[in-house]
Amino acid sequence: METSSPETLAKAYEFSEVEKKWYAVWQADKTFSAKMDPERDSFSIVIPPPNVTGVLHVGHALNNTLQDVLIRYKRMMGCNTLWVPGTDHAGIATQNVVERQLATENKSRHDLGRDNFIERVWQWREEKGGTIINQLKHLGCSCDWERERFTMDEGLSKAVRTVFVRLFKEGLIYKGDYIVNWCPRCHTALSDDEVEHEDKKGKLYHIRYPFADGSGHVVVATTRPETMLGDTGVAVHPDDERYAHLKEIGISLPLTDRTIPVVFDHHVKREFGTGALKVTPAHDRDDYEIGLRHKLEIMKIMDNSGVMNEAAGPYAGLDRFACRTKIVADLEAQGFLDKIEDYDHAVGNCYRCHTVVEPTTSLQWFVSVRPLADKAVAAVRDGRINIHPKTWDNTFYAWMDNIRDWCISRQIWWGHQIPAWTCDDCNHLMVEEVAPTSCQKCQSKNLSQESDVLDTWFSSALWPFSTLGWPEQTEELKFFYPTSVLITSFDILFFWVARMMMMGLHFLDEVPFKDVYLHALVRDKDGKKMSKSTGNVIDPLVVMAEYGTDALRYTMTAFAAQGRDIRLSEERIEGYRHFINKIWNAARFSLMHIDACDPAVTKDVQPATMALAHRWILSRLNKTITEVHASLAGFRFNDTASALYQFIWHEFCDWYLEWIKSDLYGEDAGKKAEAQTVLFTVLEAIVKLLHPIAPFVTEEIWHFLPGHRPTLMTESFPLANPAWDDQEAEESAELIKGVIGGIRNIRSEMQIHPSAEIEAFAICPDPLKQQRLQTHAPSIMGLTRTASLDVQASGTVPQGTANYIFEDIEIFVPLKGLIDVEKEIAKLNKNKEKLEKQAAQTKGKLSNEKFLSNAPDDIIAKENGKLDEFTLQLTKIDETIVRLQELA
RNA sequence: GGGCGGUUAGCUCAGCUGGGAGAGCAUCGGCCUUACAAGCCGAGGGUCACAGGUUCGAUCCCUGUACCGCCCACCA
Repeated sequence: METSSPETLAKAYEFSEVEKKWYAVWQADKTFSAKMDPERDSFSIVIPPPNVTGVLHVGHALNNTLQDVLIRYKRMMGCNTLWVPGTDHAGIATQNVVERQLATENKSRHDLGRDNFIERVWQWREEKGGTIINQLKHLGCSCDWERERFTMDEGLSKAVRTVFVRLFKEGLIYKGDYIVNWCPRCHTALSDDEVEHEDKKGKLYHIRYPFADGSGHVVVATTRPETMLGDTGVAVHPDDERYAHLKEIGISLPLTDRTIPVVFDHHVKREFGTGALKVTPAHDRDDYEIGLRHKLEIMKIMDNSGVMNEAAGPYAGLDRFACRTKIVADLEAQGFLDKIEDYDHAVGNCYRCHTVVEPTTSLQWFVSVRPLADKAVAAVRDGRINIHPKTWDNTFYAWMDNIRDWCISRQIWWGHQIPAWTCDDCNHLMVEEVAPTSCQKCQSKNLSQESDVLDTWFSSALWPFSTLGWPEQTEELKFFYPTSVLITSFDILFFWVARMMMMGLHFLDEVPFKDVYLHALVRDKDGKKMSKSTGNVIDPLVVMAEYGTDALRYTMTAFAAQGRDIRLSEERIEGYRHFINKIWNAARFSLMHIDACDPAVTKDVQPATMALAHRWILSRLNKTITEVHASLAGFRFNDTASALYQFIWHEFCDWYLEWIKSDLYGEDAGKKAEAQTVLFTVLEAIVKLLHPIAPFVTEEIWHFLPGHRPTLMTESFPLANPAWDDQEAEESAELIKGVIGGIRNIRSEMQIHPSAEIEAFAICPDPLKQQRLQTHAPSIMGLTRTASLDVQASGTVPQGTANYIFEDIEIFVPLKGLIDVEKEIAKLNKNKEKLEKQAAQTKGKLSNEKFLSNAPDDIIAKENGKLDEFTLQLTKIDETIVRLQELA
């Protein structure tokens, strides 16, 4: 198919068509499909399933790029790789979307009824649920799409039921009337971590509660005065002498005809306010617990929508906030209001709709998490699971220590309906995987299933094994579980990651993943969270369209430094687009010269006999390969990206390609063949090394390489070859690059036109260096447009030259015209100042006895070398200054 | 109230286990040198937040301070 000749490489990389073309080919050829070859290692990742309602945002882009980098790398390393894709049914979010859709038709879900509504959600999912999956494909993700799962699909639902029933029978799931976080808008309970606390400016109301015998009053403070209607007690500290006498008297609750008791509880802080606390067990978590301890009545005063109920007496029917206003007015009017203060405090909001959450008692299902959490903690402690970066360990432990039972029931329709049935006749509760047909106790056929559904996180907690077929003992499960690594954002460490650990350890007796890599949150360039309302969102889809997918992926990888938020800026993305284009052009140039190159020959590169440029680039390539492996193993993605960037642009392009041009364009067939061979070898290695980060441009280039096979995706990833390490070549190359830098500097400073030919001289006292320079003089001349280069061990500097000092080598270029003596002297003086400073510093160290006796020998030798060099350079500078002054 | 992270060039950030401060962008000067002007060559720019301590030696380790950010928490 690739009959194209190298000449057909366009002048600039056109990503759009290339991306479409190769993704389609990869999919058609099933190169993403997992294979279970027992001879090879497995490497598996389960995707953090995006919400089915989701649209790809920059966080997804980061998360999935990193996963794809690892998957592609491991695939090329010969592993059986599996990346399981899928989406989450996202209970509340999805229900909201469909309800909004219904609202446009002036309908509510109640108009449809439960079954029809759920039908409607599935229909929505059918039509719109594939959006984010297609966007992941656009991003180049090499997921095994044949194994795409959905948390509500049949297999996963079965896993959910199995887990629920087993936990129930083990006594780890229970149903009870407890205080929960209630969203009055979503009409559902929320788990603790679905509540977001936000600091708000509020008021602290101080209310006088009269003693029942009329002998006085106590002042209590509250931020929610309407809850006083549900007060069933006042609590004070047991050791608080101020209130000891109230034990027998009681409190007459304002605006009501009730008398409530005073209880004594250690929870009360004596120093806060007056040391008296109003207790509303039905609408406050602490109060609830105080109430339990003292057997106080639980009096609910609001309904599920946050509207006051009959228990609120005359206030019934008022919204909770309207009621607050009225209560305050009434208290004021009747003289019960002591004072109102401004008060900043945290208010809990529903994480979905941001409605203020109302703590309230309600009949809910809970998981006893303590025994499960202990297993997860143990796995992290003993290293069966490694969290990266490690700094999260402590946060993880702290959270797990304080974990409370997990409220798993939600009063919505979209989700896994709880597999529990109650007998309408005898009230017997049955929890079963398969719906029972009659009551196990009284044989009645009148059974009602629990109407609540499970928290979405309940099903995603099973994701690493439910997607592999559990509870069936599938081949996949045996082969790919535990998965290799989980890559996700730290903000769902507790929502999701911890719960996967608990469930995996409990049900499979094995960790769900060996490594957890937590990446940062992507923020805007000012460090603000991206949000649609502030308009600071960088849309990855727009970025891909404008800069190309590879540029986006490279940016994400380069930014993925551990332990820090990412501030994304468009300028950086643009920079990486330039890099992708640079690669393209380097390949374009290379392919103009290596089309005749026989790949069979190039497999066995023997650098030992080759010219310096080749030995040098191969040695540098080797170091780069080593760093790529090491950094990926340590999840240092940014280091991988920068090592490749540095090598490709600043070593391969800037130096190597320029260096070998003379051979490629020259007459010497031997030299030319050698250059072609190495150029091919390095270019091939580069496209392979880059492929995990930038899959599209590399695949495209690959297909222009001689002898290429069908896809780069399954080529073997480069390994370091110790035979290519060449210290001598690296030293020589550094020397030559330094001298070239010197000559170029003179050219630039003296404003010699780049095309003008010059002559150059060098005085180099070190015999080894001198020999190297003489050997490689042609290279230096070629790269600096110098007609001649004369290297001497010593000698006098002719008049009328500009000079430059590199290490112990003095380089000078005779100038035809006059040089600007003043300018030259100024430049030298500046240089001299710097050197003197450095020399003084080094001298100081070397005259310090303690340094000499304590520092390791190699450091001392290094300092001595430095001092020699500084001294020599200073001498030369002084000589030059004198010479210039004579000239003036 | 606890816990965590940050403070390095004008901007955005690297800097792994302590041994002469780096990148990208931006800036200045010179180049359309037949891979690339999305480029090439050269240059300038930093008391590594502050104060102590450990060490022969600290951007790096320890203590404290100041700002900035995040997370957790039942002071009504």
